[in-house]
Amino acid sequence: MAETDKRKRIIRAAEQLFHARQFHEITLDEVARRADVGKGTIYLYFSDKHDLFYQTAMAGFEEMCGVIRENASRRLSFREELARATRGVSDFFRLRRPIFHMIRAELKGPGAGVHRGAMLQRRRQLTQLLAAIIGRGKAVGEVRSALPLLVLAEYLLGMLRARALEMGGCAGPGTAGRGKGRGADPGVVEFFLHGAAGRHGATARHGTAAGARVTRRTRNAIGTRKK
Amino acid sequence: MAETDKRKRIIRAAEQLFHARQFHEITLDEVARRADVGKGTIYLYFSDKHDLFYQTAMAGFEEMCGVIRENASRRLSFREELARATRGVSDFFRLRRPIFHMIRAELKGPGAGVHRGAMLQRRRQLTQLLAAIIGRGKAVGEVRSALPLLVLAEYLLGMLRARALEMGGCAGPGTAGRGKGRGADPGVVEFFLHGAAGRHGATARHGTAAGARVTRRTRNAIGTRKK
Amino acid sequence: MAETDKRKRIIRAAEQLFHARQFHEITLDEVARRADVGKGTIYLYFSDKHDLFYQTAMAGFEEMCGVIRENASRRLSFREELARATRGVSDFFRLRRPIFHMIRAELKGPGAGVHRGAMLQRRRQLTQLLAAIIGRGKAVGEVRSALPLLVLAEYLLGMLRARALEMGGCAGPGTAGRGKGRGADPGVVEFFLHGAAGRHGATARHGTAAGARVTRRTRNAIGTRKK
Amino acid sequence: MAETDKRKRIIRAAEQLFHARQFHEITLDEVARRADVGKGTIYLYFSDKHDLFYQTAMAGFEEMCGVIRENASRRLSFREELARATRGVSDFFRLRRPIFHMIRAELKGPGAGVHRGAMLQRRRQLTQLLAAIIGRGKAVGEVRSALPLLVLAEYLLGMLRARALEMGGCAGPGTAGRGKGRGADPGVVEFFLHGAAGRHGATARHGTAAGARVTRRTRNAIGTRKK
DNA sequence: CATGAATGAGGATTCATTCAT
DNA sequence: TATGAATGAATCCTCATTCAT
Repeated sequence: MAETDKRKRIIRAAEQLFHARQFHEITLDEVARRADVGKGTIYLYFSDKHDLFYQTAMAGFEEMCGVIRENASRRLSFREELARATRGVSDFFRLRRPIFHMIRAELKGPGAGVHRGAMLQRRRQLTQLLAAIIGRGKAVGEVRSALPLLVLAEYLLGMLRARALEMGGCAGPGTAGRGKGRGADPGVVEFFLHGAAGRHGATARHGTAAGARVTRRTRNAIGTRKK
Repeated sequence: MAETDKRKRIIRAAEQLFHARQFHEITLDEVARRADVGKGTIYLYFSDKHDLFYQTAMAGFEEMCGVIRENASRRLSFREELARATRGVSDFFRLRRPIFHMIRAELKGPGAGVHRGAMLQRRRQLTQLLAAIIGRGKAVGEVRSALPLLVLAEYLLGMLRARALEMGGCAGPGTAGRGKGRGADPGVVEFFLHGAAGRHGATARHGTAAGARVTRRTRNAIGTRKK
Repeated sequence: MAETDKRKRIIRAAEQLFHARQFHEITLDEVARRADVGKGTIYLYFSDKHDLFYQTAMAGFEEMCGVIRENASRRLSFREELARATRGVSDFFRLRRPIFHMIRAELKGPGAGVHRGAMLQRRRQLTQLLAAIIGRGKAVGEVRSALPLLVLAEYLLGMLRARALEMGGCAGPGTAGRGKGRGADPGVVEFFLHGAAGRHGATARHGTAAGARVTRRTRNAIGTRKK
Repeated sequence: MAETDKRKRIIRAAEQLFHARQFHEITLDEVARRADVGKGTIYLYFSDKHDLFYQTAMAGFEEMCGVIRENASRRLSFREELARATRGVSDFFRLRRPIFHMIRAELKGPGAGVHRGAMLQRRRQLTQLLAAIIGRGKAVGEVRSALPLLVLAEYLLGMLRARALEMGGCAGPGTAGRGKGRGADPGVVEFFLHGAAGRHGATARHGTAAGARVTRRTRNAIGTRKK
């Protein structure tokens, strides 16, 4: 227990520090100080500075995938499942943003050679989790795009990433969605499903009516298209 | 001019090196060597290592915005303009990927304090360029989403980023689009406009027919929806 | 006894590790692991890392001196006693080589300050043991050099050291001597007694005949000498 | 020049420090301080701490071999050449003792992997230089031992090493030899040639008579031997 | 007695930056 | 202007030593 305790303290410290600075700008002295452990202690649990950040990233990532999987096990409607997964990812992007910077950074440097594979695999894991959900949407006819599921999943992730990181988590009016409030709003899901040509957003409600209207207008729009 | 030449050589070297490694993993020795310039020379044109990479990022960014603006000046249809902007951004993401990593990195570190403002402003510039294009789409009725234009622009950027960086520029089947092949495929634009619920992608061709089919199917799909 | 057992295990481990690496390149972790003892246990028997290696060296040294003394107590001919001592030292140099490196190292570093005196004394002990044997040779007329006995002893040690350490224990042809084979060959003794000008070595056998032949040839050689 | 100057200052500093302490006990900070250069400067001329000490050792070694070779080129009598080589080696062992400790140390650790080969080769070079001289002695009949030349050379080196290092350069009475006084005395050469059974040392004269007497006595001695 | 987790002083090494030429 | 040798602050990592169990 004591060991695990220190290990966790170190990981938490690393993650916290990663909020404000980058891998190379963080010293292990700082990590040790913030974790309130001796400098050498870090090397009892991690082989390396890289290893520390790698494991920190992995831990967070795994946690996020866990959240999504958890929801997948319950029998929810496609929409609901997609919304929850979306919210889960979004929360992670926002609250544990450093982890994703770590992952991105880790995938670059050559020092990541050892970890690179594992990291890519994890990322693919996430994509596949989302792809599976979208696949269900296809099965029930709510997703009709002929694009590969993985591509759709990547697009969704890209949007979530944009929402959480570029926009600082505020998607403008209409974000608040409904009750829960803390996570991703339905806007993303709606947009993901019906695109910019669909009518949704500030006034977004989901439901058959809205969906229907979207498509009708869409047809018109296409009709108007020149080239 | 000889000076400007060296300056450019240095910037190019920095950008190239940034392809494979991160800011802190690149030494000015390397930059100087690759630029075929004395190490001290760097300090004649840049006040700092940070400054060098900041200016490098800015130069690339500016170039990209230029491409988009250029197309904006010609009178093109909304679709065409969106497609071109999309392609421009996509090419940049792919071919000059390092620049975007640089920007992201630069926005983090504390050393960026001075530049931070300028960078954020540039980024906003890009978003606004895209937002303007999307705004035109709204004007002509092809965009109906109630989401703020800037949000839509961010979503689009997020998707492009995902396509270029996560998927290595290959969006899977359907990517090949038409002849040119090198840039963004219509898939993104189509997806951006009609979402996952629309039918497009692998079999996507643009033109009225394809569009019509998309919407028809979509309506059916909506009809089948349970909740 | 259990304690003494651990003490010995630790010493043995230290000696073994010293075969391949140097004092500073050996960690107490390794020693503990190899001795199958807890790291802290080392500090129950030794005050220090230096102390551990000092005591290890001493133990080996003492052992070697013991071998020589043992032979000294029996009444043997000068030649035989010299041969045995020589073999004893040689075996030690070869089989327990690390000990001698330890001693040498120990005599240098400043940390050895405390032990230095004791070590020098031990070394002198060995030299004196050999000097005593050589002294007997002088008494029986087999040694005629006017050089001090201690100097002769040092020369002999130097040669043995060279043989064991520099030449990896193989003195080239003539080494095989007789049956036992493992220890010092007569070559050294012969060389020690008659020098390079004497005929011995490859064809050396001990016994009167060989000896006689050696000297006969030697005489001739001297006759031929120019200057 | 300036470069070479710094390089030499660093090497000299390293060698000096090596007089009193061992490789691992010397910090590069010290070396830099004593050489009066910046710490980083060391890395301009040496790739490594190991490399620094390796090159330092090599430089000294090479210098010594140079001295011996120099004498070899002049046409000297065997005796004289042997005496000079002996003196050269002896001086080096005494005055630049650290170098030999460095070499020995270097030949042990696994870090020497790269240098090990080169060092062994150098050592062999020295041995062969001496072996060549002894070979000349054989040619002129002054050396009759059937031991391989390299073995004889090693023995000689062993004795010189013993004299210089163990005995602190004082071989007791008779050391002063002749005029020059500073280097090795003829005692070693005499002993090397005629062994302990020969009459030499304090009263050593070399010449036919002494040599002859030695061998005669030797024969007697052998006759007296028991076993 | 025995242990090994925890510690932090200490050292090799890197690299942005300066400055004499 | 242009250069690159020189510098030393800064950082990762090791390992002897301690001490709570």
